[in-house]
Amino acid sequence: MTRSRWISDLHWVRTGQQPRAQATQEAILEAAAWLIAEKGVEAASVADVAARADCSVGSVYHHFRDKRTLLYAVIDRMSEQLSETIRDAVDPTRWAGAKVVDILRAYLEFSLETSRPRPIFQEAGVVAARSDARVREHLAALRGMLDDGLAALLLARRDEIGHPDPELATRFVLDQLGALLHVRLNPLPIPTALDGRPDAVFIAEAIRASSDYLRLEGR
Amino acid sequence: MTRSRWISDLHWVRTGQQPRAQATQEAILEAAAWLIAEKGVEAASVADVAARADCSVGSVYHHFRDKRTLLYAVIDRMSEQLSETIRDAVDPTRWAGAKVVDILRAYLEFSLETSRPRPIFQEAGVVAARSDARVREHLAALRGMLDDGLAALLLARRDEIGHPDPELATRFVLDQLGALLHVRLNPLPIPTALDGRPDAVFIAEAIRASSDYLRLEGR
DNA sequence: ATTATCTATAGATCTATAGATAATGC
DNA sequence: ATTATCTATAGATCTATAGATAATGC
Repeated sequence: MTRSRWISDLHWVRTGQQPRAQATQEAILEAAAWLIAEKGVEAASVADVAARADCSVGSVYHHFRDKRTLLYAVIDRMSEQLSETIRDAVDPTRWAGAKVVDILRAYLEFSLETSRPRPIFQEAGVVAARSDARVREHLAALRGMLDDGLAALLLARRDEIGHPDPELATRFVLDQLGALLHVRLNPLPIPTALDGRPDAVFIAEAIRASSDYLRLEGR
Repeated sequence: MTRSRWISDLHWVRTGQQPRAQATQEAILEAAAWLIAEKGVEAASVADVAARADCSVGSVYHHFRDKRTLLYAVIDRMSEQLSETIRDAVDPTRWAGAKVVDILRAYLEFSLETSRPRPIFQEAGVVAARSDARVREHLAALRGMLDDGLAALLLARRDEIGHPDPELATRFVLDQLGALLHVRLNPLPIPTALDGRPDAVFIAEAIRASSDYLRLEGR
């Protein structure tokens, strides 16, 4: 048994010493991510993943203990990328001189741009979280990082906010934008009225709604 | 071959003449609905459904052509109930004398009350819609009924609305509330900040946000 | 006589492993 | 000598059907 990286006690991912091994591992993860997005976790078989990664089923199991571990690894990989991005985005020094609307606009634009080509996270996350508390906590922590970071940025500008309860209002606005983004990015079988409108209209109205609600000064 | 009801060319459901048969069919549908909600469509096996409905696997297949047909029947059953409710709710005569905020409040309260104990629809709908255009259209029509109905109610009160573009604003408000409800009712693995707050707070802030955005007179 | 139900099982996947073969690094 | 890959297959589900048995309605 070689050394391995432990996502949890039971779910190890082999750490390939050889560059070749790392490449296959990467290919497997990428293939799994896309297949999960396309067909759902359960419909994406290990054989499918192997075929798409251009390797054998045996190879997949050489690298990942079992199918669930592969799923965890996919989530792990994406959430690491995401967490880095978030940490970067909510850094206060980046936002010196910005107003509340600037922050909201950047949040919306950025979310639309980065998440659109990768609708994977949601599906994988929902399935994994359904049966595993650790994944739930992990994803909750990510969400918390984003929410807390944005809330701090907004509350640092509380003199702009006319709403009587700025703490509550800030949380609510973030929830509202989060919900709007979620629905826009993960189209339901039941499309919404605004689905057809361009991003620009969506963003404009979302910001207008937020600033009205927050009662931003000088609008 | 007995007479049957056709959901589509390939997916028939047997129409039981005997009361006993109708009872089993009902039990199967109910069992399927709950199991789908709990475990997801694919994880809920026909054997599971049969066990929960307290009948045999053979019986399930006596009533429903195949597993997919059963899924369609579950969706069909729920959407029929839903469509009746919607038709009733958006009837203009019910709302004589009501103001915009009354309508919005009723929409929110009603959605929270009725959907909370039945989180089935979403999961079943998403899976079925993924692979079947007819289901997509069907669900889209339902959504359209609700959206159009509510939009008509609001636009009939356009003198209350101060937003420069009432048509757009109406649609956007409905999207916004729909998204908020969706996220609140189908908790993501990533919980939102407002998930912990009571319904009353949620409703109050949602209405405040909507009326600010619409610029309802006399607030 | 017809309709509904059950039992038992064939056939199709799909996960995971064992064992053989090929490629790398020392 | 070790690490990575492949092929082939065992074992576990799960869908769907065939055929026997039980319950209903005329």
